[in-house]
Amino acid sequence: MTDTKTALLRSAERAARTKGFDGFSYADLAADVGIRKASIHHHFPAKADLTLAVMQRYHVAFAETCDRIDAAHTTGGARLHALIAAYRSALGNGEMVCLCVAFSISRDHITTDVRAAMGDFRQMMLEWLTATFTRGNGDGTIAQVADPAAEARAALALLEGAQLAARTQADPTAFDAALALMSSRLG
Amino acid sequence: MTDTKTALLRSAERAARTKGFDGFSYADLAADVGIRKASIHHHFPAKADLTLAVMQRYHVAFAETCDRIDAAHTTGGARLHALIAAYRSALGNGEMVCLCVAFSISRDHITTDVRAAMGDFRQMMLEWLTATFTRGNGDGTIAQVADPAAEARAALALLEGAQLAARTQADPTAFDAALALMSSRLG
DNA sequence: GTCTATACACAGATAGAC
DNA sequence: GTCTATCTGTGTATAGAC
Repeated sequence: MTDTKTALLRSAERAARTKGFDGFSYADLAADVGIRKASIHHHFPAKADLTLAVMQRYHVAFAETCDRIDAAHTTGGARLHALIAAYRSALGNGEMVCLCVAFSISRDHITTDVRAAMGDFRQMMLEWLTATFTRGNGDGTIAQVADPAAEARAALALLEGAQLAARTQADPTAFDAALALMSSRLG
Repeated sequence: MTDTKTALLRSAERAARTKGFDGFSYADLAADVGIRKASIHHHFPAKADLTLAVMQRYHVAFAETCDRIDAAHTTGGARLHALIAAYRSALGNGEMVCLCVAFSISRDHITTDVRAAMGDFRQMMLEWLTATFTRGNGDGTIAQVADPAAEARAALALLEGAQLAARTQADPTAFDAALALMSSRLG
């Protein structure tokens, strides 16, 4: 993979998370990366190819983030706290959201491949969250866990909704405000 | 307001909530309503005018929904349950989201007026939710309420995030799954 | 109030030179 | 691998007839 290809993926991810799938063009990427837009087609023949590659790269990167969290923290509470921090830092200054959130709005304009990749990503997150709530319930570091799978579904919706709130208000502290109750349950 | 204008507003709202602000065009509306796209400019000179009108109409309609809920239910728990049902039914078959959610992704492409209207809408919802959690805490119909304002912020994020989940999976029951924990707190 | 016709910008994409 | 040049479709918006 050449530097140009990586630069394109990075630029496309940022653009998608800032402006949505429909909100960025090859012209934007070309200006950002410093090549002509025709050259992008050499690396990604169609925008659908680029979009799928961005999603896959994002999935791998986030899986690594989860692995790093698991390696760095042992209790469920500490792991969940670290995940919340990861979503928080992904906000930037309140202008970005998770790739899944950005794509779900443009759902009808993206290909089946990308939709499937979005489903895979969410499934991975739900499984990680379920395991983390189960662990936090066992070690007593997450309060009031009755149903870990239900907690996981609610937590993912809360994390994504909090990102939306921060973006809508262009204020990352709106994320913190939405997560305050959840955070207060972590020991 | 003529029938055509109302039809345009209705069509535009549905399109925005289904495909996002960047995802529908005057051509789409024209085909849906049954006039030519040039005729739309007679009612809404620019797309920004149409978008603002859709947002304002939505705000008024949702405020009326909240009023109807307050008139029909006395306890905090029953009112919150009714609001959850309202968000649930707004999903359609999993293809639509709340207008705020749909617009927040396209935030950089919409005008200042519309952004301000989005902020007004969210503020109204937060105030209604805070009052409802306060009431539910007082009458004992919502369990474990420590901070009504914090509950309101978390609940709004959860509702919006649950809509995203349902849309991503094209399955309205994903909304129910994300709200299950919250619903179990209502007496 | 709606139409046809059109202007203008920009989208994604391709051909072919270098 | 990148470029210039170009194609085709579509977007918003306008002019002027009916």
